Amino acid sequence: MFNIDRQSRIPIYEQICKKVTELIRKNELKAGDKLPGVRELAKSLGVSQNTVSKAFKILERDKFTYSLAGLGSFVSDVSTDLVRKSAFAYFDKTVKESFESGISRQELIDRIIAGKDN
Amino acid sequence: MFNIDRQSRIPIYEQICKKVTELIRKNELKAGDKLPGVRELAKSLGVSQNTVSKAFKILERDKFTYSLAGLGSFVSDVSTDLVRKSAFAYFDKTVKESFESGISRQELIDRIIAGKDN
Amino acid sequence: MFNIDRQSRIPIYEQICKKVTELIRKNELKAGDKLPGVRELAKSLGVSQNTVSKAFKILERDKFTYSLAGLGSFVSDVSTDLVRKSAFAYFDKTVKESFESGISRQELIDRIIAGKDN
Amino acid sequence: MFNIDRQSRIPIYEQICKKVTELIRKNELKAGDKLPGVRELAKSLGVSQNTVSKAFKILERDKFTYSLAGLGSFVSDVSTDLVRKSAFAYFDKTVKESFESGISRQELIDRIIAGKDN
DNA sequence: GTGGTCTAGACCACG
DNA sequence: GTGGTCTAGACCACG
Repeated sequence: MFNIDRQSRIPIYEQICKKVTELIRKNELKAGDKLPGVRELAKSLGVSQNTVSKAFKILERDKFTYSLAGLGSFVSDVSTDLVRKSAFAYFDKTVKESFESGISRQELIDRIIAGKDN
Repeated sequence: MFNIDRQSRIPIYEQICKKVTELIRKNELKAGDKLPGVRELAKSLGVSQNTVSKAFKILERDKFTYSLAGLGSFVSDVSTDLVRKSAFAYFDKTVKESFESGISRQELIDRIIAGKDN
Repeated sequence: MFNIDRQSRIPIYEQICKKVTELIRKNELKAGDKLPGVRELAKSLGVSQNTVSKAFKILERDKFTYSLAGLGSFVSDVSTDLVRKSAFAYFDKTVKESFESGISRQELIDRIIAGKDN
Repeated sequence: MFNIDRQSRIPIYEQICKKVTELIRKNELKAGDKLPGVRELAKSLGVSQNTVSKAFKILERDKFTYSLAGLGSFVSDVSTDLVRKSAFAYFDKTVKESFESGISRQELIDRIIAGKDN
């Protein structure tokens, strides 16, 4: 499904959360889709079930997924919306911090437009 | 000089780094200005000298400051530049992630302009 | 695993770094080998955990080792190479300083050959 | 006479010692030559007299200089010899460490010869 | 089990 | 005065 970086300073459970929301962003996981089982994913990633379980609980807590007893975790209807919302929130925060660094509104806009070439 | 949040999950030494770069951003600390001594700042923040010392070493390693033996730490000439550069790099990264979340260039620009009212 | 000299003016954490790279040089530690845990080594050397921790962070920063969350520090694949490279760099620097002291190329070569008997 | 690097982690007094022996190596200071006075050098370097004084005491202790009461410090007759001897000792030590890093005698010799082009 | 952070104190070298 | 090193303990997150 995806890989994790064991040498990273970012906790594995956090990497798993990020990867799942990334798949939702990229529409590779859609509302109603079933996530792999905890055992299965743990095995394929080579990590402990506890670690995957922790990631899944966070995803559920944050409403990206919901779980059905005995059936597993599923992508929620609001997940795509949540991804957009949190992306916007994160963007707003970064913009605000850029202002604090003395960067102007216009410079940021120029930066976005200039980025077209990348 | 500033406060730290003892409840935060962000390490104290990191908060100190952030606060110092913030003061540089806000031009409250200028190139050549002397930072408070390790002991002095530790006392005023109510933290251990080691913690302040760790923060100061990081600031020096990252070229925001330089130290003169027996005299203390001083804000470097390139500090303001560094602050801008790292802010731009951070902004670019956020923009890229926004694209990955399916947000368009135009939406981001609108967001920046809309933010005028904040 | 090894000993440290408490009388030395060389900081303990630096002695630990040196000893580890020495073991890598002597092939007693090979790529992929696990270093002892921080607590374990600290205990066996009779020093604080912090001191060992500091040494391990430097070794990791300098790419001699890498760490896996929850598992410990391991000798990196490039470690042997790094040891050689830094040894060569150090040698070159010494040669250059010898020239500055008015010693000739030939004298240095003679010195190396003469050293055979040591 | 020379400069010191205040931002260096090497103590100022040590830098002064090194600079003086460097001048002896380069024959810019010869046996019998008078070193500048402590006050004078301290002023020209912008450091404390104590610091210069400490350096001069070490140079005298190590026989690079001798002092005449009321007249100042002078380069000793054996200074050039000492410089050579300590350079050789330092070189031998580096060679030995290179061997410990698994570098062969021939590689070192090749290195010296190759260095001709630098 | 692993390492990361932190404290409160100490001692030291440098200037 | 300055920072650098170190201890002996603690608590925490991660796995």
